[in-house]
Amino acid sequence: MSEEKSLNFIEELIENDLRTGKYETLVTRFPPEPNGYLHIGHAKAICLNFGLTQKYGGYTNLRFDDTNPVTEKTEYVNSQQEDIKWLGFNWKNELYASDYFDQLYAFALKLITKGLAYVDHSTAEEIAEQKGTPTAPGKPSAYRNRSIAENLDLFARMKNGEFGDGVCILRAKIDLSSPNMLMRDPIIYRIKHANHHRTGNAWCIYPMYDFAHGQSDSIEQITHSICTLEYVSHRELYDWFIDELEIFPSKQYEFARLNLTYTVMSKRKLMQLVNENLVSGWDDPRMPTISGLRRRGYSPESIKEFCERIGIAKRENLIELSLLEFCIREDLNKSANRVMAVLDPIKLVITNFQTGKEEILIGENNPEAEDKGGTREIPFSNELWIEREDFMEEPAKKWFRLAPGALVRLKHAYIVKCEDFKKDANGNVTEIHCAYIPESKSGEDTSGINVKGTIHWVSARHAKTAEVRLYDRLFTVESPDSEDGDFKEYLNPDSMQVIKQAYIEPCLTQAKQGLGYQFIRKGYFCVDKDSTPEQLIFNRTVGLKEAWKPKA
RNA sequence: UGUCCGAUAGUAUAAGGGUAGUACAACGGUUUUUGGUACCGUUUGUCUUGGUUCGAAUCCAGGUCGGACAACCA
Repeated sequence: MSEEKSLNFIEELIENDLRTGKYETLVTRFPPEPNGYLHIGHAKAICLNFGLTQKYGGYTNLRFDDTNPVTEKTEYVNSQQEDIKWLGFNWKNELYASDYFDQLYAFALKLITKGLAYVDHSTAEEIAEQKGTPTAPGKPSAYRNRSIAENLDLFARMKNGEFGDGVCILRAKIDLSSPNMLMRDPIIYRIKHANHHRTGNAWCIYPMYDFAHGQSDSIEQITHSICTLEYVSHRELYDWFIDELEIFPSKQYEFARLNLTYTVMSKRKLMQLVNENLVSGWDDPRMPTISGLRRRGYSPESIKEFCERIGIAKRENLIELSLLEFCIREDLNKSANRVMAVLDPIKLVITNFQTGKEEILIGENNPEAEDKGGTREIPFSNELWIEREDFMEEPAKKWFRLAPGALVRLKHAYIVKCEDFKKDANGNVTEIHCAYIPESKSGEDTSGINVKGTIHWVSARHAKTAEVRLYDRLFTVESPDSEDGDFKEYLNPDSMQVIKQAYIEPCLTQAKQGLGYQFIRKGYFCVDKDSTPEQLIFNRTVGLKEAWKPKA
């Protein structure tokens, strides 16, 4: 009996193609347009394309689909490469659609020569008008029957810069009554006198997506060109160009793009958040970008695991954020060292522990690790910071923490009993007084006392401080895309909470960027990229799963 | 109201004519020096109507619902 994981529909296709000998080597590609930062949806496509060739052999190219000079920048090329590498994938060839501009131009000439393309001087409005509607056929342009010679001449003059932007375009001559609007003489070249991030001013005509993508696939002998569902209707055109150009028959397959709850995924919307300063940048830890997730503390493994778990299918989907959070918790639970930090401090005084005395306690770093992650020294004294929420003057039902007369264990230290507390004029608790039980020392407890609750703490005298940033979902609704009105109306005003001065264990001043830490009982945190030794900054990656909530 | 794609628990994803399974979520329990982790358990599902068949989530037909497509964007 086989325990093999079942195949998704693309894997089935590929296994079949390989088995029947249709292809000997699998070749895929990841083809981003360098006009923004990559997000978790791209990660799904990256994992798919690279994962397939890792599994079945062959290779994957990275190809930048840079056919629109006005939106593309080298900054984006660089960030996209960095993100793919960070995820742990290596491309075989680094390619650019702009590498093929000469070849693509020759393809266009071939089409013209076959009488299958013409230069159209209609305006954009006229072309839209003539296009018809899904239920009514289109009408031919006045320029549709220009001679091959005239088209050749005009197209050469387009290339030579004799016309301004928008004066004319090159269209494929296909079928004006096709039920597929894309087949109604699609535009394949337009004039743009603009500087291209790689070809500079060498060209003033640029191919449209449909006249670049399939041909680029074909040039690279991509066997399986995998894209998202919105390109389904492009497939007919994709195949038409390959047929007419008589070039390598790459095949296009489509899968459903990723949607995640409580965020947006389109580059256009993410760019809006950046441009309108609603987030701090593409790598804001609240963004669903790969760089944002990285800064938030997500590991490449957790993202790949997530992509593995969501699967590949053709049905529209909206994945719950909780699955992504599960993936990073699962990873960090095994790898993150445990430390103590107090985010909302209140003073706890141990009345029977000598003032000025210091005791060094030993704590294991990670109970989940094979070797327990080693140990560290934790200073203890008579004045500690503990979490304000760990004390209740009038304890709720099933309250395991501190309350007048209650006993609780201080993690890695002693059991204490609350004997008294002080309040200010406003009735806020300002100080808690406890007695500690010397025989209850962690690891050598002979007190015989059992307590339900264990709380974290930091010695006030030894504590260091840090800024801590707590993040929550970026939007208040599951699917901002499908709500009425502007998606920005649904931004969560409390998506970031900054704690200017939290108290942390001394060892945390040595915290390394790129490593995850668990602040015991508070969640997983990482060092922010803006952190300095003078001003430490931690980001909360994700909270711990919370199983208990006090009942009102 | 055209063409195409899709529809299985709350969310995803399997079952390829023969026991509807898995994960996350939710809920309950055991363990625990993190109300974490681990472990155990529970709840919840084949869009609809017909047909073919001994037998249908699966094949066929009609319907319903959702999505994509009419940029000189990709």
